[in-house]
Amino acid sequence: MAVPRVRIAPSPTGFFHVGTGRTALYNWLFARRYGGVFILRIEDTDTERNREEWVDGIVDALSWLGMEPDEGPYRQSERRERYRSVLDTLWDAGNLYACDCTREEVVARTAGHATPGYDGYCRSRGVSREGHALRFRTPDEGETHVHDLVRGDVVFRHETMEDFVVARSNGEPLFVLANIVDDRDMRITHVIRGEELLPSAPKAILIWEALDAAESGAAEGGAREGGAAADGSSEAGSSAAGSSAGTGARPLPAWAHLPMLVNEHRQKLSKRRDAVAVELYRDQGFLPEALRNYLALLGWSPPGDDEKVPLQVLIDNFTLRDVNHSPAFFDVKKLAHMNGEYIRELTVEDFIARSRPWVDPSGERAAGRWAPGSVGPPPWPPERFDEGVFAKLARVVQERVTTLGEVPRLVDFVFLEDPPFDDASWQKAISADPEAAALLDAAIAEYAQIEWSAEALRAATLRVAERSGRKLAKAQAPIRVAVTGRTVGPPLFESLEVLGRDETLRRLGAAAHRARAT
RNA sequence: GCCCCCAUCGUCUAGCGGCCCAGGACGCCGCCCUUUCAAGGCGGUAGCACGGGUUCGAAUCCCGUUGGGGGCACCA
Repeated sequence: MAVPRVRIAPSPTGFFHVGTGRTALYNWLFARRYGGVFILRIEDTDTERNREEWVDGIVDALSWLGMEPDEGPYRQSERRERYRSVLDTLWDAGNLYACDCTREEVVARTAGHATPGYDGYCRSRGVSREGHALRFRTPDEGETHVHDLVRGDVVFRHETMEDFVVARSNGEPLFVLANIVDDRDMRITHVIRGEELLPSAPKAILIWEALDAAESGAAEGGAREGGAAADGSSEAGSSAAGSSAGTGARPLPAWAHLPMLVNEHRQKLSKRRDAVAVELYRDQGFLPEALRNYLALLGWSPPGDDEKVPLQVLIDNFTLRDVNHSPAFFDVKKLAHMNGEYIRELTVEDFIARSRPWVDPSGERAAGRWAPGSVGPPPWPPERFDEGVFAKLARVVQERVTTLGEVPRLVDFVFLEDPPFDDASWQKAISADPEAAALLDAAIAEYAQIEWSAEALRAATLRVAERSGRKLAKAQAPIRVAVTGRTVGPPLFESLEVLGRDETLRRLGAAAHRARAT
């Protein structure tokens, strides 16, 4: 059996889209499952929209998600000669013709037509090739079958297919052409991509077959249904015997069009209105293993009821035939829940290490670039951060966060000079409580003479509570706000222990003073 | 408008003719635990779009309807 070769072919026009991440993951899982090769190809033929920094972004995002390419990145921009020569071949074989129609002209001419698209006006006008767009002459009748591993056979009638453009007037190849030429040259066996590309598959097949005919010199009239690989019981089996080296007919790749990822309105995820950047999730503190796990389950599921699935289990069970057909909503809430599970599963040491970008302002990452919309670096000055102090709080913080980006807010009170007072909290626990100041005084008196430990603090606070006729929970509220600024946060006594007696007393005193003053 | 895809709880899904008066997970609600908040435990809420067939039997197969979505660029 030939080695499966799959590829992910993003174009560097922005942040790394979670949909691309899911597509990459399925390609990668497929490659790992069947001992195949995972290739990264940068589709940068559109020089106007492509930027080099986005190429780095693609490589980084893939690496962050744990999917290093086995080959690549290859770049289409480096293969211009090749596309030129393929265009020559197709032109010489009569598959192409030049067209000088403007968009307006075509629209005006086809106004009342039943079938839209280009009307073939230039087919026999003999327009010269130089300086003009090149169209592929599609057959007038018959049909092209796309054998799809996830959807089965999809049939396109040739009469509904227009003569599509394969090269711009400046000679640059267009997506359909460059994409399929690369798949052919790189011996791609399985094209696994988004469903939105399904309509372009028959065009790709037509070009592929034209190339088969042109390069072998004689067009055999054999079976012309694409994707023989699709009919075997083994989805990773190679289609033809595999020994079609050199030029001439080559086995078509098998196709697999994945369901799209949609937003809450069931529309394709859009870069403009939806949070789709993998970089954003990374910067908000989602763990790559959690995002990967979540993405894997969006459109496919392994046997059993477990949803938190080890990578190896994902690999061992992945099959394209089990991929769903319908679009999936990218649900951040569910992702967050899963991320929380992954965070809690970390050892404290790992949790501390991985929280570093969000808590250490002197760290490389914290000082660097963050994706727009992400939480960014911590709010305290570098000199006030102390990893030893953070480590003491790590255990209780770890089980309270769903993303690493939430960590700073739980520990900021220790690293900030004064508590980050929250108006609503102050109002609720202190302003609205007439006994708050007295209770804070009582706490100061008790705390001043005990041994400084969470256990002793708890006992002391219990004494304060009993004397004021309150339950512990009710008594700790003013203290918590006075010291941490908020009504919610990590367990109080552990927090106070870490803060230290002097600072705790100082904050308690300041709050009591302020409570009486207002 | 034309072409194509899709259709199980609000969401992600299991189900590939009888094991299903439909299972799991997220969310939501309640209870327990509890120094706040979480986490954890227990319980609950909610679904096979509709109509025809096929079959002894349909969530599962076929047709249609309706409803969603995608594609129709000298973007990818």
